Amino acid sequence: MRTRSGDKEKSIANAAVKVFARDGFHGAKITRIAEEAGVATGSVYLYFKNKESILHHLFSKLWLAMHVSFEDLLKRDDLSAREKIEELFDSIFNLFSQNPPLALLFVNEQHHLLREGTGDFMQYYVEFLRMGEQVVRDGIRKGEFNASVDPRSFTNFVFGGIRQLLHQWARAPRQFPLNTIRRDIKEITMFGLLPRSG
Amino acid sequence: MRTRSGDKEKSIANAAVKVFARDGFHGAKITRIAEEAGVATGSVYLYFKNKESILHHLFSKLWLAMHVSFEDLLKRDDLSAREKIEELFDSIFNLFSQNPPLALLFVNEQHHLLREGTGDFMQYYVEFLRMGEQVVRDGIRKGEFNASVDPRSFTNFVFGGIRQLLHQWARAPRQFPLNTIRRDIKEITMFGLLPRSG
DNA sequence: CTGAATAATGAATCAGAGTTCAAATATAAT
DNA sequence: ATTATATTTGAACTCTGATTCATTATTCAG
Repeated sequence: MRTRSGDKEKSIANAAVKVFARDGFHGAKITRIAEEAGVATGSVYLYFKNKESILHHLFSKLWLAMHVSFEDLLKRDDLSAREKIEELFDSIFNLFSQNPPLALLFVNEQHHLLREGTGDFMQYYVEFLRMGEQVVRDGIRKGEFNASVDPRSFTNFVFGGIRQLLHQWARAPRQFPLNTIRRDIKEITMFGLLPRSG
Repeated sequence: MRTRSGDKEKSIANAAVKVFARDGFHGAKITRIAEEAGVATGSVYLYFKNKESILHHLFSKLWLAMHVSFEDLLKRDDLSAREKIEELFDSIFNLFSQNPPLALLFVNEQHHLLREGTGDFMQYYVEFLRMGEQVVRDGIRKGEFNASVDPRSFTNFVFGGIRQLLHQWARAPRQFPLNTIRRDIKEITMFGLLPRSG
């Protein structure tokens, strides 16, 4: 016998995040990922079926985590609609705050997966958007939100906006501090561009 | 002598938009682009240096058009800050409204170009964001906009939001009609999620 | 009509990177 | 220690698709 030493799967996954983020999925070379992970090229194929399945694995993990924290938040009834939305924003940022390359991966390589339309994360992604919509809809019904806002458009718009700001942060954390971004997004989405009691 | 027949460069460029949009830059095959354009594979290389230069060409054209309409708008002094912002939004949508594949290209393949950081469009892109900031800043100075909004964060946020909604529209124009999106974005950015005189 | 000169073709070339696998190595049981 | 079994290695293999270029077709000048 011989037992698998260390946690090669995690090493490879972490290395892949870095390399995918830096070089993009297609620019990334398996040999480079292996090198970064401290294993031989062939070892990558003991833990993953192929290059694409590494990407799948990473996105599955990411969307699952997102899904879990969203579900937890939706259940809570101690929060106002506004608080709930703001917590949703924060929970996204929390996923990435310690890992800029993961944010770059998330922002830049998502479209590979949408193109095929398969995989668990696809389901999570759709449900994720639906959950956002639901919170907005509830807020409107309870009179806490502006009824002229379309929940679906709002959710998509905000999701896109968050991605763009995450991207800027990941490329230059000093120029775009995450806490500033968190604050700015809340101000923009809650109050909009026009002065408050105009 | 022999003169170049037809408008092969345009055919190739248009074909490339379609194929890049459908298959992604890396998934797109030169032979497929040639076929779609009705020319031989080798002919592509008479009009473009290589595959990447086709993408460059398309993005240059796109960003130049964007830049031109933005500059025109910035010059106008007959518009309020709010009108100016809303015109900026519309001018983006106008660029794509007749061409969903172009929108997909714009949304999905931009990151290839950001990665290298070269090319004219890079300059346009940076200036584009600066122009957006400027309009917001002016609006705040003139008291027409909410002074708590950070102009840079706002511009990035909105740019990302527009991209996401453009993407949804391009994938399913029936489910996301462009006119609805235009209206929704204005409502969201101007008034925000909270009721108007809360 | 004839022949330069250029445009267009598409099969052949070639490079690069994902994947495989025979050999080497490490571990655990006896 | 020895052996059996599983893990790891990395050079070699393969396949795909971008790019090239010898050949063919077309146009225009004289």
